[in-house]
Amino acid sequence: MRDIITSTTMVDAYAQLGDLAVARAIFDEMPERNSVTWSVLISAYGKNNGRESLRLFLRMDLEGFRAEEMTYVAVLDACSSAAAVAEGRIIHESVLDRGLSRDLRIGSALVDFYGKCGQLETARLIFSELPIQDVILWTALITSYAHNGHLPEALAIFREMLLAGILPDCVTIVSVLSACSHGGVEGDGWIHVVRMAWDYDLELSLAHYLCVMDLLGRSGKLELLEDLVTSMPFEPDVVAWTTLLSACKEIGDERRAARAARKLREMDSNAMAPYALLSNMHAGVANAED
DNA sequence: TTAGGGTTAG
Repeated sequence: MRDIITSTTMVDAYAQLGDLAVARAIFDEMPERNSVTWSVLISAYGKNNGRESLRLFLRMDLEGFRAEEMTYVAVLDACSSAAAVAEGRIIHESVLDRGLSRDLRIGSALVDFYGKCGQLETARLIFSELPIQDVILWTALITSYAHNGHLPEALAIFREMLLAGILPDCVTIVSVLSACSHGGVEGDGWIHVVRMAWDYDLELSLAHYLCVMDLLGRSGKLELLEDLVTSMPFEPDVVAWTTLLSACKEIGDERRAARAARKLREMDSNAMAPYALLSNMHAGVANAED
C-alpha cells in the first residue's frame, strides 16, 4: 500500500502532465487523504475547470479538512478562471475570519482574483494593506490593470514599483511588454523594458520573444520581425509564425506572408488559419488595386 | 520551511 505522501505526489505529477483523469483516479482510490492531498487536486482543476475545483473545495470542507494557505491560493485561482465572483468573495471572508489576510501568497491570489473580476479598487486596497509588497505582488497588480485595458495605469504602477526599489523579474517583463503591445506605449518605449531585462540578467523565455514580435509587427517592422522569428534561441512555434503572418497581412507583404504560411503548413497540414489569412490578404490587395 | 500553483495569455 502506498503511503499518503507518495500517492499525493503521484496525483500532483499526473496533474502536472495534464492527465487529470489519472490524477483523479489515484485520488479517488486513496484510502485516506489529508489537507495537502485535497489542495493538490483543487489546484489541478484550478485553471481549466474552476467549477470542479470549487466543488472539491466544498467537499473538502464537508469532510472536515481545514483549508491551508495553499488551498486558498488554489481555490482563488479557480474563482478567477471561472469568473466566480460571489464564491471568491465568500472565500475572501473566510481568509479574513481565519486571520490569514496578511499572508503574501494569499494576498497575491486575492489581487489577481479581484483584478480579473475588474474590481481594481479592491485589488489596490488589498495590495496596499499587505505588510510588504514584493515583485510578485506588484506584478499581480500591474497585470490586473493591464487585463482591464488600463494600460497607462499599468505602466505607471510599473514605474512606481521601480521607484520603490523593487527589481522586475521575468514575469513582470512579460506582463509589461504585453501591456505595451496592447496600446500602453507609443513608439519604441518598450525597447527600454527589453533592455532592462538584459541589464538585470533575466532569462528571456519564448513568451518574451512573442511579446517583442507582437510589438515589431504592430510597428510594421517586418524585416526585424522575421529575423527575430528565425534567429531567436527557441524553435518558432505556431504563435510565432502566425504573428509574422498577421503582421504581413496588415502591411500587405505577400512574399513574406507566403513564407510564414508555408512554415505553418509544415507544422500542421490541417491548419486552416494560414489559408484564411492569405486569402483575405489577396482580397485586400486586389481591392486596393481596383 | 519534509508531498502542494502567490504574479505571464489568446
